[in-house]
Amino acid sequence: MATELFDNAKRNKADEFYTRMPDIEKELRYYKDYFRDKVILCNCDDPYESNFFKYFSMNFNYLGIKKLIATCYAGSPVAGTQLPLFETENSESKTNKLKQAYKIEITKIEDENSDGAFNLTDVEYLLRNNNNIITTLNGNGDFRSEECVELLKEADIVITNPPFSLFREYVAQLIEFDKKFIIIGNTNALTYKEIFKLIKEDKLRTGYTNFNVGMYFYVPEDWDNYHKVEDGRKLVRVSTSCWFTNLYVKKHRDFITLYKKYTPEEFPHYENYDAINVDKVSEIPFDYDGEIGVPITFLDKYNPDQFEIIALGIVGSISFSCEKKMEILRKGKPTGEYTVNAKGTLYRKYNPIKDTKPPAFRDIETGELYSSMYARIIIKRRERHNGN
DNA sequence: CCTATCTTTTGAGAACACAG
DNA sequence: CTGTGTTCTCAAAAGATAGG
Repeated sequence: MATELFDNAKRNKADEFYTRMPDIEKELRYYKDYFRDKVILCNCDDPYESNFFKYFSMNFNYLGIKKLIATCYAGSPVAGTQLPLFETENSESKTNKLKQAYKIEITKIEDENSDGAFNLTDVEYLLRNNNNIITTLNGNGDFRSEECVELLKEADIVITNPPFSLFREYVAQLIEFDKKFIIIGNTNALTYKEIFKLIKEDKLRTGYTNFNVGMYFYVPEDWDNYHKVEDGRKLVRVSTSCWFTNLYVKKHRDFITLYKKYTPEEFPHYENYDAINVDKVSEIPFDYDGEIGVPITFLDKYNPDQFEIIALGIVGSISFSCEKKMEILRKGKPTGEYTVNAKGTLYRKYNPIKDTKPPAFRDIETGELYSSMYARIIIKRRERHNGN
């Protein structure tokens, strides 16, 4: 059973990350107009810990939200918050686990405690004093469970930080039910076949927050490899985290300014595929009409009207035209290991003057040295538009 | 159908380079 | 030096293939 993945013992510890409020505010402010009269679902989250829930409950009236639904799975870590309504498995431990999955449904929220102001205490008041706002779920709160799918069907837009380890499945479900979404994922996910396909078809794009800003996330108390502490809580920097959405994002309608002129010297062809190599997105030549290999960071600036995405520059996505037997080098030194397709990557001739890294392969017959390229996106410039 | 062996894919990351 | 943004490692795990 797939749901077994969500059982305590089997769940990936790394799925217990919480997003910081500044990161949420920074991204979501661009979609404000979209939230009006919408049903918003924040799943895979503990509402008592989640800043997503806090953001939408606090801004419920300001944004004009129709309904806010949040779900929390059993086994969710409860870092420091006092839970008024649900007991945890072990009250002695610093990292409590929630025993019972539940959901919260808010359709109206006002100055609940009549103190003249609207803030988080009103949200808490509402939760404490209305037993129909919080209700227990029958199952463990897994986003794939029947009752959670019912909640998904009701939603207009899903906003959360899903478990990275289940990212593929999570996105597949959102697509299956044709939902709008704004979620956090790993930039490595861009190279997943299924995710890349969605980007290529312009059904998915990166969000407003710039790529690779290195978001910090709260981790459980007993987490060892943390990078800094803020307000007594451990944080981990994930340098490859970014927002994914299928909503309109302005930067993907802006044209990338191109200023470089193509020269064969500066933009060498790959040995195993008919495309030129470009190391920086800003250096894509404006006058080259063939296929171009660019770094993955391109996808954060990609405008479908300016470029066409051909494929991922890795084995399985394109066919390599050259299969030399080469020795694999490690830090430029022989290893005695061989490969015929450069471990499935694009490669070009080693340039002893410009390259700062040692070569990765050596042709066993000719002795020619080659550098392998980090995952590239193969693109092609579209026909020039008037005035472009 | 199972096991041994070879091949491909993966990363809630790691390691840089660079600006200030 | 630190903070920030970009490029890239490598070994484990999963998948594919071959042989009995």
